[in-house]
Amino acid sequence: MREKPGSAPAVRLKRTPQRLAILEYLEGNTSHPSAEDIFRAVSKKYHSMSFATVYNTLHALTRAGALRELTIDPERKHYDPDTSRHHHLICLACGKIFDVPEAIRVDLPKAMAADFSVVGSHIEFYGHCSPCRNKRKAP
Amino acid sequence: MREKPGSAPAVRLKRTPQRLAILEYLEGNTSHPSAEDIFRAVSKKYHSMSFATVYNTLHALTRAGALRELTIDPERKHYDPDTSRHHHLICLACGKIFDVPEAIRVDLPKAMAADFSVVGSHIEFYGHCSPCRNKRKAP
DNA sequence: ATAAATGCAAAGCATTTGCAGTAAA
DNA sequence: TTTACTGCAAATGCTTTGCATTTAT
Repeated sequence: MREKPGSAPAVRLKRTPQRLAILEYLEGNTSHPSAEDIFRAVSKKYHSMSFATVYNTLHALTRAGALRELTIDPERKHYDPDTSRHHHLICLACGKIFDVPEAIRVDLPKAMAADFSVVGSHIEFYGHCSPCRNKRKAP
Repeated sequence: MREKPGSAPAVRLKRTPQRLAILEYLEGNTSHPSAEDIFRAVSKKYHSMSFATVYNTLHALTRAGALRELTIDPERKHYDPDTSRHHHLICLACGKIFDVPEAIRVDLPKAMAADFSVVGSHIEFYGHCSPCRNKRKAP
Protein backbone atom coordinates (compact mmCIF):
# COMPACT_ATOMS: atom_id res chain seq x y z
CA MET A 1 0.00 0.00 0.00
CA ARG A 2 1.24 3.46 -0.65
CA GLU A 3 0.64 6.98 0.58
CA LYS A 4 -2.35 8.57 -0.97
CA PRO A 5 -1.27 11.75 -2.77
CA GLY A 6 -3.05 14.96 -2.06
CA SER A 7 -3.78 14.04 1.52
CA ALA A 8 -1.37 16.56 3.03
CA PRO A 9 -2.22 17.08 6.67
CA ALA A 10 -2.47 20.61 8.01
CA VAL A 11 0.70 20.44 10.12
CA ARG A 12 2.98 23.38 10.35
CA LEU A 13 6.48 22.37 9.42
CA LYS A 14 9.29 23.90 11.42
CA ARG A 15 12.19 25.37 9.52
CA THR A 16 15.03 23.75 11.39
CA PRO A 17 18.58 24.12 10.16
CA GLN A 18 18.75 20.39 9.46
CA ARG A 19 15.70 20.53 7.26
CA LEU A 20 16.97 23.58 5.46
CA ALA A 21 20.25 21.80 4.79
CA ILE A 22 18.41 18.81 3.37
CA LEU A 23 16.19 21.07 1.29
CA GLU A 24 19.20 22.93 0.00
CA TYR A 25 20.88 19.69 -1.01
CA LEU A 26 17.76 18.50 -2.75
CA GLU A 27 17.02 21.79 -4.50
CA GLY A 28 17.51 21.27 -8.23
CA ASN A 29 19.27 17.96 -7.56
CA THR A 30 18.67 15.58 -10.45
CA SER A 31 20.75 12.69 -9.11
CA HIS A 32 17.81 10.96 -7.42
CA PRO A 33 19.66 10.36 -4.16
CA SER A 34 18.85 7.67 -1.63
CA ALA A 35 18.39 8.44 2.05
CA GLU A 36 21.99 7.47 2.61
CA ASP A 37 23.23 9.74 -0.16
CA ILE A 38 21.38 12.59 1.48
CA PHE A 39 22.64 11.66 4.92
CA ARG A 40 26.24 11.56 3.73
CA ALA A 41 26.04 14.82 1.83
CA VAL A 42 24.35 16.78 4.59
CA SER A 43 26.49 15.23 7.34
CA LYS A 44 29.55 16.92 5.92
CA LYS A 45 28.22 20.29 7.01
CA TYR A 46 26.15 18.93 9.87
CA HIS A 47 28.04 16.51 12.01
CA SER A 48 25.16 15.83 14.36
CA MET A 49 22.79 14.81 11.58
CA SER A 50 21.04 11.52 12.20
CA PHE A 51 19.28 9.07 9.92
CA ALA A 52 16.11 9.51 11.90
CA THR A 53 16.08 13.17 11.01
CA VAL A 54 16.75 12.46 7.35
CA TYR A 55 13.87 10.01 7.16
CA ASN A 56 11.64 12.23 9.22
CA THR A 57 12.29 15.15 6.88
CA LEU A 58 11.89 13.02 3.79
CA HIS A 59 8.51 11.83 5.01
CA ALA A 60 7.41 15.32 5.94
CA LEU A 61 8.37 16.65 2.55
CA THR A 62 6.72 13.75 0.77
CA ARG A 63 3.51 14.25 2.72
CA ALA A 64 3.66 17.94 1.94
CA GLY A 65 3.95 17.09 -1.74
CA ALA A 66 7.36 18.68 -2.12
CA LEU A 67 9.14 15.43 -2.84
CA ARG A 68 8.51 12.27 -4.75
CA GLU A 69 9.54 8.85 -3.51
CA LEU A 70 10.80 6.62 -6.27
CA THR A 71 10.29 2.87 -6.12
CA ILE A 72 12.57 2.02 -9.00
CA ASP A 73 15.54 0.52 -7.27
CA PRO A 74 14.68 -2.74 -5.52
CA GLU A 75 17.36 -2.11 -2.92
CA ARG A 76 16.30 1.24 -1.57
CA LYS A 77 14.11 4.24 -2.09
CA HIS A 78 15.28 7.26 -4.02
CA TYR A 79 14.01 10.80 -3.73
CA ASP A 80 13.18 13.27 -6.44
CA PRO A 81 12.62 16.95 -5.67
CA ASP A 82 11.03 17.34 -9.08
CA THR A 83 7.37 16.61 -8.47
CA SER A 84 6.20 17.46 -11.95
CA ARG A 85 4.97 14.66 -14.17
CA HIS A 86 7.96 12.94 -15.70
CA HIS A 87 9.42 9.51 -16.14
CA HIS A 88 12.75 7.80 -15.49
CA LEU A 89 15.47 5.79 -17.10
CA ILE A 90 17.65 3.41 -15.13
CA CYS A 91 21.06 2.39 -16.41
CA LEU A 92 21.35 -1.36 -15.96
CA ALA A 93 25.12 -1.09 -15.71
CA CYS A 94 25.75 1.76 -13.26
CA GLY A 95 22.37 2.01 -11.61
CA LYS A 96 22.08 5.74 -12.18
CA ILE A 97 18.61 7.18 -12.61
CA PHE A 98 17.94 9.80 -15.25
CA ASP A 99 14.94 12.00 -15.84
CA VAL A 100 12.79 11.49 -18.88
CA PRO A 101 10.64 14.55 -19.54
CA GLU A 102 7.03 13.59 -20.01
CA ALA A 103 6.10 14.06 -23.58
CA ILE A 104 4.67 10.64 -23.67
CA ARG A 105 1.07 10.45 -22.61
CA VAL A 106 0.01 6.91 -21.84
CA ASP A 107 -3.54 5.74 -21.41
CA LEU A 108 -5.07 2.53 -20.19
CA PRO A 109 -6.37 0.26 -22.94
CA LYS A 110 -10.09 0.96 -23.50
CA ALA A 111 -11.03 -2.49 -22.26
CA MET A 112 -9.73 -1.60 -18.79
CA ALA A 113 -10.57 2.07 -18.70
CA ALA A 114 -14.07 1.32 -17.46
CA ASP A 115 -12.86 -0.69 -14.48
CA PHE A 116 -10.24 1.64 -13.13
CA SER A 117 -9.95 5.32 -12.50
CA VAL A 118 -6.38 6.23 -13.26
CA VAL A 119 -4.78 8.89 -11.14
CA GLY A 120 -1.30 8.84 -12.60
CA SER A 121 1.30 6.81 -14.37
CA HIS A 122 5.03 6.39 -14.43
CA ILE A 123 7.25 4.88 -17.07
CA GLU A 124 10.52 3.17 -16.21
CA PHE A 125 12.96 2.74 -19.06
CA TYR A 126 15.78 0.24 -18.73
CA GLY A 127 18.92 0.55 -20.76
CA HIS A 128 22.47 1.79 -20.84
CA CYS A 129 23.76 5.32 -20.58
CA SER A 130 26.53 6.40 -22.96
CA PRO A 131 29.41 6.23 -20.45
CA CYS A 132 28.50 2.64 -19.70
CA ARG A 133 28.02 1.83 -23.33
CA ASN A 134 31.49 3.12 -24.08
CA LYS A 135 33.06 1.23 -21.23
CA ARG A 136 31.66 -1.90 -22.77
CA LYS A 137 33.29 -1.31 -26.11
CA ALA A 138 36.70 -0.37 -24.72
CA PRO A 139 37.43 -2.25 -21.48
CA MET B 1 21.82 -1.94 -9.56
CA ARG B 2 19.72 -4.70 -10.94
CA GLU B 3 20.08 -8.12 -12.46
CA LYS B 4 20.90 -8.01 -16.12
CA PRO B 5 18.26 -9.91 -18.05
CA GLY B 6 19.28 -12.55 -20.51
CA SER B 7 22.34 -13.55 -18.54
CA ALA B 8 21.00 -16.91 -17.45
CA PRO B 9 23.86 -19.09 -16.20
CA ALA B 10 24.14 -22.63 -17.43
CA VAL B 11 23.19 -24.32 -14.16
CA ARG B 12 21.08 -27.38 -14.14
CA LEU B 13 18.06 -26.85 -11.93
CA LYS B 14 16.91 -29.73 -9.80
CA ARG B 15 13.20 -30.54 -9.79
CA THR B 16 12.64 -30.80 -6.09
CA PRO B 17 9.11 -31.22 -4.72
CA GLN B 18 9.38 -27.81 -3.04
CA ARG B 19 10.20 -26.13 -6.33
CA LEU B 20 7.46 -27.94 -8.13
CA ALA B 21 4.99 -26.81 -5.48
CA ILE B 22 6.11 -23.22 -5.88
CA LEU B 23 5.94 -23.50 -9.65
CA GLU B 24 2.48 -24.96 -9.46
CA TYR B 25 1.30 -22.13 -7.25
CA LEU B 26 2.79 -19.58 -9.59
CA GLU B 27 1.52 -21.18 -12.78
CA GLY B 28 -1.08 -18.88 -14.31
CA ASN B 29 -1.27 -16.89 -11.08
CA THR B 30 -2.12 -13.27 -11.82
CA SER B 31 -2.22 -12.05 -8.23
CA HIS B 32 1.42 -10.89 -8.21
CA PRO B 33 2.23 -12.52 -4.88
CA SER B 34 5.01 -11.51 -2.56
CA ALA B 35 7.53 -13.99 -1.17
CA GLU B 36 5.42 -14.25 1.95
CA ASP B 37 2.25 -14.89 -0.02
CA ILE B 38 4.04 -17.71 -1.78
CA PHE B 39 5.48 -19.06 1.45
CA ARG B 40 2.08 -19.10 3.12
CA ALA B 41 0.33 -20.73 0.20
CA VAL B 42 2.89 -23.45 -0.35
CA SER B 43 3.39 -24.08 3.37
CA LYS B 44 -0.17 -25.35 3.63
CA LYS B 45 0.79 -28.42 1.64
CA TYR B 46 4.44 -28.37 2.63
CA HIS B 47 4.88 -27.93 6.33
CA SER B 48 8.65 -27.99 6.21
CA MET B 49 8.91 -25.19 3.64
CA SER B 50 11.34 -22.45 4.62
CA PHE B 51 11.72 -18.86 3.51
CA ALA B 52 15.25 -19.60 2.37
CA THR B 53 13.89 -22.14 -0.08
CA VAL B 54 11.24 -19.75 -1.33
CA TYR B 55 13.79 -17.03 -1.98
CA ASN B 56 16.26 -19.50 -3.40
CA THR B 57 13.66 -20.76 -5.86
CA LEU B 58 12.47 -17.29 -6.71
CA HIS B 59 16.01 -16.24 -7.56
CA ALA B 60 16.66 -19.37 -9.56
CA LEU B 61 13.50 -18.88 -11.57
CA THR B 62 14.24 -15.20 -12.10
CA ARG B 63 17.75 -15.97 -13.28
CA ALA B 64 16.35 -18.61 -15.60
CA GLY B 65 14.00 -16.01 -17.03
CA ALA B 66 10.87 -17.84 -15.93
CA LEU B 67 9.80 -15.19 -13.49
CA ARG B 68 9.74 -11.43 -13.29
CA GLU B 69 10.50 -9.50 -10.13
CA LEU B 70 8.30 -6.47 -9.72
CA THR B 71 9.58 -3.39 -7.96
CA ILE B 72 6.25 -1.61 -7.70
CA ASP B 73 5.46 -1.92 -4.05
CA PRO B 74 7.90 0.04 -1.89
CA GLU B 75 7.47 -2.46 0.94
CA ARG B 76 8.34 -5.71 -0.73
CA LYS B 77 8.98 -7.42 -4.03
CA HIS B 78 6.25 -9.14 -5.95
CA TYR B 79 6.62 -11.93 -8.45
CA ASP B 80 4.99 -12.34 -11.82
CA PRO B 81 5.09 -15.66 -13.69
CA ASP B 82 4.03 -13.84 -16.84
CA THR B 83 7.31 -12.78 -18.43
CA SER B 84 5.79 -11.40 -21.59
CA ARG B 85 5.92 -7.63 -22.12
CA HIS B 86 3.11 -6.04 -20.20
CA HIS B 87 2.48 -3.32 -17.71
CA HIS B 88 0.78 -2.96 -14.34
CA LEU B 89 -1.83 -1.02 -12.47
CA ILE B 90 -1.71 -0.60 -8.72
CA CYS B 91 -4.83 0.22 -6.76
CA LEU B 92 -3.95 2.99 -4.32
CA ALA B 93 -6.67 1.83 -1.95
CA CYS B 94 -6.22 -1.92 -1.66
CA GLY B 95 -2.70 -2.31 -3.00
CA LYS B 96 -3.64 -4.99 -5.48
CA ILE B 97 -1.63 -5.21 -8.67
CA PHE B 98 -3.37 -5.82 -11.98
CA ASP B 99 -1.97 -6.69 -15.37
CA VAL B 100 -2.16 -4.20 -18.19
CA PRO B 101 -1.65 -5.90 -21.53
CA GLU B 102 0.98 -4.14 -23.58
CA ALA B 103 -0.68 -2.41 -26.43
CA ILE B 104 1.09 0.75 -25.58
CA ARG B 105 4.46 1.10 -27.12
CA VAL B 106 6.51 3.82 -25.47
CA ASP B 107 9.69 5.33 -26.84
CA LEU B 108 12.28 7.63 -25.42
CA PRO B 109 11.99 11.23 -26.57
CA LYS B 110 14.24 11.81 -29.58
CA ALA B 111 16.47 14.16 -27.64
CA MET B 112 17.50 11.29 -25.35
CA ALA B 113 17.41 8.42 -27.78
CA ALA B 114 20.98 9.15 -28.88
CA ASP B 115 22.38 8.94 -25.36
CA PHE B 116 20.78 5.72 -24.21
CA SER B 117 20.17 2.33 -25.59
CA VAL B 118 16.84 1.22 -24.25
CA VAL B 119 16.43 -2.44 -23.47
CA GLY B 120 12.92 -2.35 -22.09
CA SER B 121 10.29 -0.30 -20.36
CA HIS B 122 7.54 -0.73 -17.85
CA ILE B 123 4.54 1.45 -17.14
CA GLU B 124 2.99 1.69 -13.70
CA PHE B 125 -0.52 3.04 -13.55
CA TYR B 126 -1.89 4.33 -10.27
CA GLY B 127 -5.58 4.48 -9.61
CA HIS B 128 -8.53 2.75 -8.07
CA CYS B 129 -10.09 -0.57 -8.98
CA SER B 130 -13.88 -0.76 -9.15
CA PRO B 131 -14.44 -2.56 -5.83
CA CYS B 132 -12.50 0.19 -4.06
CA ARG B 133 -14.28 2.89 -6.01
CA ASN B 134 -17.62 1.48 -4.93
CA LYS B 135 -16.59 1.18 -1.30
CA ARG B 136 -15.86 4.88 -1.39
CA LYS B 137 -19.30 5.85 -2.59
CA ALA B 138 -21.14 3.61 -0.15
CA PRO B 139 -19.25 3.32 3.16
C1' DA C 1 4.53 28.16 26.65
C1' DT C 2 3.73 24.53 23.47
C1' DA C 3 3.94 21.76 19.88
C1' DA C 4 7.19 19.76 16.90
C1' DA C 5 11.94 18.24 15.67
C1' DT C 6 16.40 16.17 16.92
C1' DG C 7 19.43 12.35 17.87
C1' DC C 8 20.37 8.20 19.88
C1' DA C 9 19.63 3.53 20.38
C1' DA C 10 16.71 -0.18 19.85
C1' DA C 11 13.32 -2.44 17.17
C1' DG C 12 11.13 -4.01 12.77
C1' DC C 13 10.80 -6.26 8.41
C1' DA C 14 12.18 -8.08 4.09
C1' DT C 15 15.84 -10.44 2.27
C1' DT C 16 20.33 -12.84 2.33
C1' DT C 17 23.82 -15.97 3.88
C1' DG C 18 26.52 -19.82 6.16
C1' DC C 19 26.40 -24.34 6.87
C1' DA C 20 25.40 -29.19 8.04
C1' DG C 21 22.39 -32.48 6.55
C1' DT C 22 19.57 -34.35 2.56
C1' DA C 23 18.20 -35.63 -1.82
C1' DA C 24 18.20 -35.14 -6.99
C1' DA C 25 21.02 -36.35 -10.91
C1' DT D 1 28.94 -40.16 -6.00
C1' DT D 2 28.60 -35.69 -7.12
C1' DT D 3 26.45 -31.48 -7.04
C1' DA D 4 22.67 -28.90 -5.88
C1' DC D 5 18.87 -28.01 -2.60
C1' DT D 6 16.70 -27.72 1.99
C1' DG D 7 15.96 -25.72 6.29
C1' DC D 8 17.48 -23.63 10.28
C1' DA D 9 19.41 -19.81 12.46
C1' DA D 10 22.10 -15.95 12.37
C1' DA D 11 23.22 -11.88 9.90
C1' DT D 12 22.39 -7.90 6.92
C1' DG D 13 20.52 -3.68 5.33
C1' DC D 14 17.00 -0.32 4.87
C1' DT D 15 13.62 1.96 7.45
C1' DT D 16 10.88 2.97 11.56
C1' DT D 17 10.01 3.94 16.36
C1' DG D 18 10.31 5.28 21.38
C1' DC D 19 11.83 8.60 24.14
C1' DA D 20 14.25 12.22 26.62
C1' DT D 21 16.07 16.59 25.23
C1' DT D 22 16.27 20.58 22.50
C1' DT D 23 14.36 24.16 19.60
C1' DA D 24 11.33 26.81 16.54
C1' DT D 25 7.23 29.35 16.85
